[in-house]
Amino acid sequence: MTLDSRFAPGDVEPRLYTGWESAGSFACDPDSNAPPFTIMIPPPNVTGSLHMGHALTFTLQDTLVRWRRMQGRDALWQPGTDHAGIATQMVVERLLAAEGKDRREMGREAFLERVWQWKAESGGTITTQLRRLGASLDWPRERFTMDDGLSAAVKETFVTLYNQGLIYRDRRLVNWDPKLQTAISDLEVENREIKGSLWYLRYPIEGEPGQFIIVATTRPETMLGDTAVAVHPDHPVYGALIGKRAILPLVGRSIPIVADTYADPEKGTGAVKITPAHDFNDFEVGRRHDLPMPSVLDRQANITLEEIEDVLATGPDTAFVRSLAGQSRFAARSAIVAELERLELLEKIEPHVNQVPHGDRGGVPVEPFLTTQWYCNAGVLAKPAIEAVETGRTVFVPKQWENTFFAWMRDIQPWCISRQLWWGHRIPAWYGPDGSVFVAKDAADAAVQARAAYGRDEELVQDEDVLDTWFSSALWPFSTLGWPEQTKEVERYYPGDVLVTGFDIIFFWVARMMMMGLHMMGDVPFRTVYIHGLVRDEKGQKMSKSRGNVIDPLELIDSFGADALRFTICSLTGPGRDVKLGASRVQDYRGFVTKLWNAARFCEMNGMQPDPAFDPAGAKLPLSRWLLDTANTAVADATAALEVYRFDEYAAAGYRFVWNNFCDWFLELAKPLLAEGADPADAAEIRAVGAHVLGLILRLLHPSIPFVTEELWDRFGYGEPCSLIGAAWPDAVPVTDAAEARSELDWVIRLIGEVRSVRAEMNVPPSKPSPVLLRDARADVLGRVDRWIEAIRRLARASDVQVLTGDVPKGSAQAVLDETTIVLPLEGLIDIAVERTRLAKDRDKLVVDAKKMRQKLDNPEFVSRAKEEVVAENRERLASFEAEIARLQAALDRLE
RNA sequence: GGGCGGUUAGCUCAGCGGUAGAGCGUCUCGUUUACACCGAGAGGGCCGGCGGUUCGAAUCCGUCACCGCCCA
Repeated sequence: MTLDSRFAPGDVEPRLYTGWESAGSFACDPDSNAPPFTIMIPPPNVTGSLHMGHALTFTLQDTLVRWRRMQGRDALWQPGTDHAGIATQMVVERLLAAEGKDRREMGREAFLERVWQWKAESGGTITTQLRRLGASLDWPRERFTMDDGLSAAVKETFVTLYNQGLIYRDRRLVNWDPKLQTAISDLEVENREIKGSLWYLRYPIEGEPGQFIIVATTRPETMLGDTAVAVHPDHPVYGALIGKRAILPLVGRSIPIVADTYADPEKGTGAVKITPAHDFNDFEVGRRHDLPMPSVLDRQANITLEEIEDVLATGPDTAFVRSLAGQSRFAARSAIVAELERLELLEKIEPHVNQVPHGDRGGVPVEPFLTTQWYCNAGVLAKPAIEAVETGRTVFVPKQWENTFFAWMRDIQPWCISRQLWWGHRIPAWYGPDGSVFVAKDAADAAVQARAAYGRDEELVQDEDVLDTWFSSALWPFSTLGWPEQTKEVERYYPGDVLVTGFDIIFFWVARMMMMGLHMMGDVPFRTVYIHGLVRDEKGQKMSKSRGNVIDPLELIDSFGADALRFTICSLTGPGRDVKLGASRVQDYRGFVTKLWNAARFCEMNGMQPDPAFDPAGAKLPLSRWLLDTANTAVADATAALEVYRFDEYAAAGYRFVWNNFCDWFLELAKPLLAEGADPADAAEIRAVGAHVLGLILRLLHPSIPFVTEELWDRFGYGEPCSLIGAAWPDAVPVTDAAEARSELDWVIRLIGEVRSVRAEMNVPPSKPSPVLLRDARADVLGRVDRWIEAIRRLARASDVQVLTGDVPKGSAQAVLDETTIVLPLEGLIDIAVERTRLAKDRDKLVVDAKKMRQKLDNPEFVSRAKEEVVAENRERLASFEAEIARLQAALDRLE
């Protein structure tokens, strides 16, 4: 063997990953008797490449999967990608544009062929990158949201929900993205604060020359489509105008002045213009008052006059209005404001900050647009999902996210599921010549339905639109398992155990999977939803291309190794916190990987080799038993942390055990026992225990740092190559007299610590060893001194350790350890004044503590009301403080 | 406007009724059977402000301030 002096992740990672993958180590086994453990990957967009958010979520998932797999669960981590309708279509359209082509010229079929071709060439980027991270996904089961099986699931669901009346067509306002020219759902709209203006417009009162009603608006360009003015019924001034009519400027339409509580008397003038076709609130007002709803913007949000032609035809002077036709909404706004000002119909302009809805993909302001779209009745589907979370059938971790989930679900709006795109699941609906709709899984089914309806064959045309990408994502937890076929996998792996994802897609995805899972499968899709934070840069800023602070996880992997990145992520992932991450943090945690590597090298150099015959329960040496006992604690801590998704505590438990217990003390204290001339039986036991615990460490840490642990496992021969991934998660081992071993090692560690501390404070150079004398030592301490003499010499720079029988030599430094006073005769090396100050400082600190303690115990309220054990504990502590003060004082007195 | 989260050592964060902690950084010292991506030691905190509950509050309650998200 002989390990290299440095761990070389770049060489090791690809080799081990290939080894695992080709051995089928990531595969679940539907025929096994082991209890299943299922995690569904949040399918990344097929257009995606690995970013830090992926690195975070997939590291956590892989850690959980590897851990459960080692615990003997039949783990399924289901991979796949999402067809990402808009994103993918945009990518391919951009490619086409570079070739001077346009999808509309190509036609639907040719375009889709091109997208599939793109997918075949470039769609695998992210899955390749996930391998670099070490993600142990069950690759042969990889799915794509538009593959045949998943498409069948989509059709099945659509048809079922349609037949149940839960999917329907409706003509109402939708959020329209004029750039992408498609409807989008409420969730795809983000409000941005825009500094704009509030324009006050004068609308003349019909039949009362010189009288006006003044309306305030943020969108003057839509006034062409106004069909009323609304005022609050109790409005002090305008209330009197209710029932009268106003003349819409420029257009000349006569519009009613209606009473509606929507008009807020506190806002603007208390009168608002009503444009039912271009504002969600106005649409409702329009419905209440039965107003006409002419659209004056087209699909590209340019002015169109088609629907107000009837009014314009009779109008007096419409040249200006006609000049607006085809202009953009922004140009029209300026023109209309200028014209109104010219006509002295502009009262005033106030600066105004308003929330302008933008499409999250297209990035331009969306327009409310009156069209017919397909909707899903989310209100009905939400109820069982809400109940499932209320009753704990699905639990969110951290729990506070349940509130977010409830808030959205209890006020859920109809979900617009149709999109005017080409790339996606085409809506399985066909129209007859008279517009009748036939919803079916395929054209043949639709034809059968049509024949029954018409009594003859009629030509049917399929709906041009596709479904919202999230519709297929909502089915992911069961569609990937083969549903609607009743497969073994559906039977065995649904519902999943845990969904791991970010809070940003609770509404988009988690809520919808809950709704669809409960409705179509009759059960929740997962028992637990673990919500993690966002990855931010080192300063806590969100990573974005525009800020230029994006960190590429692949570069971090290249520089520091996948293990370092993964361990950093685990360490920084506390509950409900964002993860602030920069290269320097990863570099820091690489130190841990290196430390582990070097500890293993030391083990190797000292002949620690795995021995399957070794039984740790038979270990005799206190050092062995202490290490095994401490390892038990580490395993218990790590396991408990993973059970509750405390990745930070899991990482910390491993870090502490490896660095602070195994390296700092076990290996150091083992050195004398392994040295030449030491007892061969003792040395043999230490080697065996060391090898045993190193193997335990590798198993304990494998879920978060799989590569370095597997490499060491293989090199030491703990098992066959690439077998650590399948090794058993460590259990506690019985340790004889653990408490006694703990007490002894605790004493040795504190003794060495005290001596080191005194020497450092007294500036004694390490090159000058000193005798260590023990005064007032108990009998059992003498045995310890005997057993640990070599270690103390080595680690405390002691020339010798002896019991002090006579007086304390002149010029000694002293320290107190339990009932023992440690004496370091350092005449000439230390300054007595400094030593006096040091001892006095230690004493005074204890005096302050003891005083606080005494005050507490002197308080009758405390003694009578506090828990008995707390009182007892305080009494003991006070006693030990007082004893130590006395010893420090005695030490001080001896200095005189 | 409503809701959620945060405010603890220079930085990043644990702790969430009973002696204020870790990692990193800082300072001092140091190459000794692995590791300078190392070892030893030290310093560093009115636990955001103000009230309250309690024998006891970083921890529970109220309130305010600031920061960050989400929804209107």
